[in-house]
Amino acid sequence: MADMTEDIVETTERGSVMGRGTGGRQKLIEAALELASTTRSLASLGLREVTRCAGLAPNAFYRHFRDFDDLGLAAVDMMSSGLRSGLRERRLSLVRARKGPIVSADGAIVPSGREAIRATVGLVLDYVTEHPTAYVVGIRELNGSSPRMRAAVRKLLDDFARDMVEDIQQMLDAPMTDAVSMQEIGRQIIQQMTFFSMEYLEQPQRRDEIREQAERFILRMFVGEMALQAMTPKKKAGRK
Amino acid sequence: MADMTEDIVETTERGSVMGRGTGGRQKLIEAALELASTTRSLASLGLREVTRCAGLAPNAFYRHFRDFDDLGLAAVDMMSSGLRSGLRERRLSLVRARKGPIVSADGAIVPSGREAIRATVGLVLDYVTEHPTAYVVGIRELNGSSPRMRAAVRKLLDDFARDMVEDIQQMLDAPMTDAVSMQEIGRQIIQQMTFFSMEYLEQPQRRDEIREQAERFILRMFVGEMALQAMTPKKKAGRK
DNA sequence: TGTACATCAGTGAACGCGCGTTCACTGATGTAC
DNA sequence: TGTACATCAGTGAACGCGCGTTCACTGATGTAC
Repeated sequence: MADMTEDIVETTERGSVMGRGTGGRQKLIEAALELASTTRSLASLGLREVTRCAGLAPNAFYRHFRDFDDLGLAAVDMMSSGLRSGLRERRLSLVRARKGPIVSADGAIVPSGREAIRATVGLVLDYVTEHPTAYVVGIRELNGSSPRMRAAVRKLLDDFARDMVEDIQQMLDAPMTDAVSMQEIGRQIIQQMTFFSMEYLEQPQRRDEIREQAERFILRMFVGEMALQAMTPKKKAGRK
Repeated sequence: MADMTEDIVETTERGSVMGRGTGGRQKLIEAALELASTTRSLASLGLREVTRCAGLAPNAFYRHFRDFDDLGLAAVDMMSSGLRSGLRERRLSLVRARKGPIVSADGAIVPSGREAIRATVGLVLDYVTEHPTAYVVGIRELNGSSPRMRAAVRKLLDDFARDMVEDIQQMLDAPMTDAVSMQEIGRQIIQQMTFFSMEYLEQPQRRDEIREQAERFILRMFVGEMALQAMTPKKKAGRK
């Protein structure tokens, strides 16, 4: 682990066009994520512990961050831009590939709709397994001790949800339901995905089962919303 | 806060049939929950910090626990019996009060079914607000650092789900869907309730809205499952 | 092009403090005879 | 019923250690003239 960290760091330093400037900051964030994901929560890390893992003198910490909250927020910022655009990019290829309803007018599931859900779930879970450190720390801090941190992670999840809903809307010929409900459903799907993601990372032998559960969950949400719309059409006009 | 803790402790000591035996242990668990809920995760607490809050000498800790994991598990045990039976008890009065379908044969929501969901959600959220400390710590440790702790909290949530499903089945004339799916839905509802609960505690001014969101979520899950059953009846026989 | 200066990431030494843990002890309660 | 002993929660003093933080310093890079 220590070796790996040093390797990454050296690459970053040589590869970077800028001077030695951002090396230390990057190193500290990576060290903190590394330690937090394998050992504990960000709040329980020690300053000396992190700087040691990053290969710096203890007081170097103060060159880059005022305190640990500061480092945490910087880490979320880093994740935010990386994860969000990464996920979006992959999903765009999905959107381009297909266009059509998930559930037809009479309430039946269109096979290609089911396929789209399957592909989306796979995409998210694959992305999670490629960036386990960031995910684990993020999910942990979601209910963690620092209010600023929680707010930042929640905002990130909400952004994910917004992205997802936007992409779904583009895939559909006609809107499935009103915008407010769609946003609500999107948030709930993303929230549930945090549970699926953790299970997926922790129990590799159950991965197929978890994938299927996630797919069923999303299907249930969409079909349920459509059915609710069908039986109480007034509600749609009522809210908004 | 300190007063409250002392009050509880004194009551326990006087009320208990046993000698002074369990007083200290109880005090330590309560102090740890108190500190963890307002300040940080259990893992980041200090031994001296907890004993100080409990009004004991630092070394008294070792009389009751080997380490912090030990204390954490004991705390979950305590919550487990208390919360589970408390919730169950309240829900039983609901079950007794009504019996009937939530969604009728043609897929429409029975008004009294909607009312049952509303009552259940209210009951859970009320219970959460009455025991915020235990809930916050539990939810925090759900994705926390200690694997044993995570397992214990997850088991607790699964027990909640099992209880809930059992109660729902009793309220229904006929099973809504097969037992496996019902269990899956139950778990997902409980998981989603952790999010609703945290929001409910943190944002008192949005409580009505959160309540309604939770109700809609559950309704969507149930209606969605019924609709899925209706369009692919083979699935029911296929799984199990 | 060279020179002087500012900036900035990083260092080593030192500080006082609170930490987890140990030890031998106390005093109350429970138990055997 | 009394006596001797075991158990057990809790204490005070002491330990060595690692912690967060400060200080004055270095040496490389960027910038102005």
